[in-house]
Amino acid sequence: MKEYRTHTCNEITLDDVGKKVRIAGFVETIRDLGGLVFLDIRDMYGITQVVTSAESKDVDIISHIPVQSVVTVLGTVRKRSEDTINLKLKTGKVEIYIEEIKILGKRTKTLPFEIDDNKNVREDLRLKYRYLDLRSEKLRENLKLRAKVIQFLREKMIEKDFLEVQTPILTASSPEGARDYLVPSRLHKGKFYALPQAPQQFKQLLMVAGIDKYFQIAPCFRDEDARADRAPGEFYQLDMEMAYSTQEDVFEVLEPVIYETFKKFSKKEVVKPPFRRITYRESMAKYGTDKPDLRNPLEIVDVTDLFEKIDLKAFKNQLVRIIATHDVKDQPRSFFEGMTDFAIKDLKAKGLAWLRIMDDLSLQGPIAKFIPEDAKKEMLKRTNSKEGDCIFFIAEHEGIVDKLAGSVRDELGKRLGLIDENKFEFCWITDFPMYEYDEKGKLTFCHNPFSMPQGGLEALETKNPLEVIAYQYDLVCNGIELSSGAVRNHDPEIMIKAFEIVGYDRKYIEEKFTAMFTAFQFGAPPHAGIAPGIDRMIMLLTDSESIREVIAFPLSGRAEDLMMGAPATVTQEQLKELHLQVKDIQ
RNA sequence: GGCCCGGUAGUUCAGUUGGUUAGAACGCUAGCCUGUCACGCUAGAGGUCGACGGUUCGAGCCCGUUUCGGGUCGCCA
Repeated sequence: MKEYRTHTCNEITLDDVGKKVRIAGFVETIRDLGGLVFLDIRDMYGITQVVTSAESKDVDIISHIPVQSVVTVLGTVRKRSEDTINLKLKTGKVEIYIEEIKILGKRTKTLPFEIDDNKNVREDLRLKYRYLDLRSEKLRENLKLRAKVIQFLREKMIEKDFLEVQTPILTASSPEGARDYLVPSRLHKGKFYALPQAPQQFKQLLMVAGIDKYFQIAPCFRDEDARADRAPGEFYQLDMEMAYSTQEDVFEVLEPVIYETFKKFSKKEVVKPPFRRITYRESMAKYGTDKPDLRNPLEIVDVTDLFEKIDLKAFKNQLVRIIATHDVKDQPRSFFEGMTDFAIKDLKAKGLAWLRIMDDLSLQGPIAKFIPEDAKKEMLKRTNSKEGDCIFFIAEHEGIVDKLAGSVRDELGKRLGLIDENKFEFCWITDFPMYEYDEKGKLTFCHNPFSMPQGGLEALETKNPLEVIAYQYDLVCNGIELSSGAVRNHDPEIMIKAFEIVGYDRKYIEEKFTAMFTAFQFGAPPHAGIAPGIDRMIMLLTDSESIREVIAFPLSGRAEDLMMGAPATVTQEQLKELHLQVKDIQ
């Protein structure tokens, strides 16, 4: 007989009746009926009920084992009588009559929270005792699903002849993008490694090396603040890059991988490839965002032109957008007022006007009297509206209006219950602009300095920089950005020009991107790639509210490891070795 | 860094207009109970109301400061 267990807690069946078995696990619950005591023993795989009775000398000890202690139970498998079968358990037709129970790890401390799947406990407490939190079924299942998804993705990529390559974790700081995590060097005084924000440059160098198709389940590190769908510190991407490939080639490779993954690991409806393609411009205009939730049927319509001649103070010299919601005539007044409240309080909008379309197609609402007949007709036409519908107005200046309209669209979708929760709607957002102005009015790269401008060198030389479009694309699912990718710029001449436009010369590129710039001068295949976020995929698949639910040991919202106590101070000796001095610590 | 919300028992929360001894549920402890599986029943323990200061005869409640947590914006090539 094995010392700890002969079976797991999910595999004993009627076939084992009469056998002497040993199982091990956590004591989940104890039900003491007085002389008859049931224990649920749980391990990674399931739950088995064990039982003892007054005939056992240990019955009193057994009924007082602290729950969540670790035990091993030796006993005989018994069939349960018909009326005591538990259909909820795979092992519900049997139980083990305890011959011997040994406590392998006694719980001596009070549990900081109850371990169940009702996640109403403060998150910082759960994170501090993450190993206890992970004992819950939900998180355990999330980890299992994560493992399966990663295995599946890996198999799919290998099937498609991609080569998995590990790239360094200790590398050089890169001037573009997010804040780096820095690692001081001991051997090189005053110098630092950086953790990679993504294996971007390495994968491009692999292309130069002749590795046609590369992939990696890659850890990425960014020192930026967290969001519900953004883990602070570190996260994983299915990073990939393909030589001799266009944007379409990338879509063709990734679409079936994503589709099959979501199909296989979720019961929800998954929109079939080819996924819808929406240009950045169209997405901003119609949905007010570059990551639209297409489950929401509402669309934003521009009516600025109609209001140029209308004397309505709030709309004067503003861009005007409308969103038509259909069949809302039964909504109470509080719905409309609630939306206005939301716009003013949460969005800091100046207001949110609305008009109800009555049965005789007359308008009713705060601004109805300002709308002339022809403007009304045109609005109804553009939004395809009819009686019973309602039109919401967003009037703001450029730069804000799209975003605001997008938020109103989201909120309307939510409040009107227009979002189909049982669906995954994918789309590609394409044709991102190459350049934009930053908050100081300086021209910068909009997304990624390594992207190929559409039209190549000629476009850079002849077009207004703001008009230049990059081969840059995002994969979006249900309003979440799953992935960002691009056709890369592999031509040193075009690179120089691209950087020149934002005010950097050849020397800057040579210094900051030495390896890549040099490498491209040895002959680089054209290449393109993308990197879907694995945590986000699993978050979608598990319907999790927070990305932290799908990571074994996540950092807190403020990027702390509350369990291990990181970040932490280090000894003076360690600092000295690293040639560091910490100042102004209270 | 800005804005919003919150901190009351081990956990999740309630706490009226500022007024006697701060409550509930779950958990915990003890007892009863031989077919439970969210077992049931009875009893009990458990509180620096985040901290500091102020107003008041009197503060969990009002005011100020501070701290911690959550969300959001900035940020995230």
